[in-house]
Amino acid sequence: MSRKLGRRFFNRPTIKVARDLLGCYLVRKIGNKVIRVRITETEGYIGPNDRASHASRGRTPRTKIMFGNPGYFYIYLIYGMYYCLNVVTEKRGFPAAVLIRAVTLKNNNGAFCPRWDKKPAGDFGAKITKTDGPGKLCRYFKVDKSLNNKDSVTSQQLWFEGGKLLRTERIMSGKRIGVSYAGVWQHKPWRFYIKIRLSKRRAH
DNA sequence: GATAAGATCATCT
DNA sequence: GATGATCTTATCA
Repeated sequence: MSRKLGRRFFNRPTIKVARDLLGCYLVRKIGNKVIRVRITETEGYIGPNDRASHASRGRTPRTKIMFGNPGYFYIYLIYGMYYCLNVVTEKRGFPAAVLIRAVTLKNNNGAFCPRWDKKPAGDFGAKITKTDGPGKLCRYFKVDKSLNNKDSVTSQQLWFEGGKLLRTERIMSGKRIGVSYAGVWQHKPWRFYIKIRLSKRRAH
C-alpha cells in the first residue's frame, strides 16, 4: 500500500519535490470511487523572481496561495477554458509550486469521461490512458476551483501517495512549456518527466 | 507529419 | 482592455 504524502514532503526545495513526485500517485475520490493515477510529468515554479510564475507579479488574491503552506492546492483557470493543478512547495512565505502536467491511468474502465460536457466515451479497458497536459488532466479528474486552496495533506477528495523510487536515469528534464514570455526564466530546466520506453503502438 | 486558428474568462493593468 | 503554466479542430503537405 502507498502512503499519503505529508507536509514534510512538500516543505522542501521545489526541484526536489517536482522530481520526487514523478512515479508517485495522484488519488481522486468522486462519490465512492477512488481513482489512482501515476504522475509522469511536472514543472516547478520557484520563487518571487521567476517570471514564468504567477507569483513574480507579487502577492495578489490569486497568488497568495503560493505564498502559503506547502501541500496546498493552487488551481487556476487558464485561457478561459482549462484548469491547472499545482501543489504549493517550500516553506510558508516563499512562493513556489509544482504543476502536475501529465499522468497515466491504468484500467480506467470508463470511470471518467474524456469531456465532462459530453457523453461517456465508454470503456477504456486495460489500455493505459495518458493525459498529456495539465488542462486535460483536470478535465478527466473533475478538478476545478472548488479544490483551490485545499490542503492535499488532509483532503478526502484529492491527495498524493508515494510510489516506487525511480532510477535517476529515467528522470528527464527540460524547459518549461508555454512560458516564452518569461525572459531568461523560460530556459530554466524545471520541467521533469519520466523517460518512456518506446512502445510501438502505431496503428498501422 | 506540421502549423494555425479559435474557444473563452479570471485576473491584473 | 490585454493576456495566458491549454487543447481541439481544421487545413496543408
